[in-house]
Amino acid sequence: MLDPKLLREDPEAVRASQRARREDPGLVDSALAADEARRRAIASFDRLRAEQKGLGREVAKASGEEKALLLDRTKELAVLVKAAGTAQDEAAAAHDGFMRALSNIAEPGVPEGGEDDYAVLEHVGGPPTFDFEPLDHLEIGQRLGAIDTERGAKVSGARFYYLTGVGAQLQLAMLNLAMTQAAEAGFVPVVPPVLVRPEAMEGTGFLAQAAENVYHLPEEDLYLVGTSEVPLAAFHMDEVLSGDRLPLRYAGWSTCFRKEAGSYGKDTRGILRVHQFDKVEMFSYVAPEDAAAEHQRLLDWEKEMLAKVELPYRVIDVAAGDLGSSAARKYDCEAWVPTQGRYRELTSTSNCTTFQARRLRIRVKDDQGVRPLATLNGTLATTRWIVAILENHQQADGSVRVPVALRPYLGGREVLEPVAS
RNA sequence: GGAGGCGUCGCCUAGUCCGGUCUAUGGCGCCGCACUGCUAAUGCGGUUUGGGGCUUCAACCCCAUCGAGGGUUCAAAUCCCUCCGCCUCCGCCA
Repeated sequence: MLDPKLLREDPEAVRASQRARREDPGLVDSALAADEARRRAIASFDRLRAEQKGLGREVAKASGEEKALLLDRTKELAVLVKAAGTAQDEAAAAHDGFMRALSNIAEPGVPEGGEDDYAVLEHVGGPPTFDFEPLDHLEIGQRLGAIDTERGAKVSGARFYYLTGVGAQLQLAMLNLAMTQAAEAGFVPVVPPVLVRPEAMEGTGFLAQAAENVYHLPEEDLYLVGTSEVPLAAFHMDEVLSGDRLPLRYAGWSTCFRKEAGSYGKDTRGILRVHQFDKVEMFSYVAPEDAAAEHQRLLDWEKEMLAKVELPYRVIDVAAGDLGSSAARKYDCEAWVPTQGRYRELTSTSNCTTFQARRLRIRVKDDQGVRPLATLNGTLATTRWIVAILENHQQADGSVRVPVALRPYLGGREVLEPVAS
């Protein structure tokens, strides 16, 4: 949620951001009007309530005829107070509705426009050249005995899979490498719950824009998280953190669940787009003024991890219209996928500034008082990385070279060899 | 799943049975000031969070906040209902 004060003081900045995001700038005026109405309702309620309290004290002290008289007056007043209270609640709810509909302000410099309007910031490494016809990740995975999508479909349906043998080991190795890197960088390792309450889902903003991608258990009213960002952000929900604890950094390892609604027919082959995958996610709580710098650090940690698995990739600055409602800026690292001849997202890091913290009521207490802090998140490794690793490191004989940094996590293995089927 | 107990402004705690000077008690911790050669001790003051008013800022004033939300009442920490959480016992079971 945006800061109502900021909206009041600089509505033009919010309008400009709404336009850059291709969202309705008219919301700004509705929100401002609702804010004004809310404040009027509050003032009116407070005045009546003060009067009622004053009378109440007199009633307590009085007795007999005097008391009866006072009671008559206070009964009338009670009706007015009740009405004013209702008016206040309604005005606040209306205001809240508009405030929640407003997206975060895009950081200056974010490219305007939609999905295809990203800016490429840099390329790291070049696409590999093969003196043979490269296979796609599923083909390789099947030869290695690493990926089984047929049985995944048999048991659970489309977009489910089994990782078997070296596939399972490769995933564990990669996620372990990520957790180790994060822990060395000072992140607190976390294995969070993957079923969360509506509050947590709602507070992180996933019930608004991404609702159709979220699994829900109606009987318990619990949601399966699509990323550990949700439980990591909600970890400090309703807390006031002491300033000297910041920055607070957590690295969450969790399974993630996504319905992938609206992606029918897209990326149906292999494990590029699946309903369930594992991920190591970085999450930072920092002072608002440190958010942009932390965002760069998260990006650097992602690049460090990509370098360890020796993948060619590019970094893009995601356009305003593709940010999602809580991010002020988002950088994606996209790895080269040889058989697709294009770059695919492997990591995504978002600076949510104080937007998410305001919804979750997470604040910092320091010499500047009590105020919402900034939250940021970034991917460190996911199941999808296996796609890029298998394809980029494949060799003519169908084997796959193991990146040096991963070898200690795979028992020193340098090559993954095909198995007899 | 069944039965019972509990939840108070950082921590502990009084208050809840029997609604009204509760405008929430006391202690600890913390902050400020005083005293002191320094430390300790002592004394005085302050110390939830959110919102509104006023305002250059600060100070100040007002409203809400006793796990959350509803209800009863002129009036709710206190009575009633629902929910959440914690604890104890019983049952069942990976």
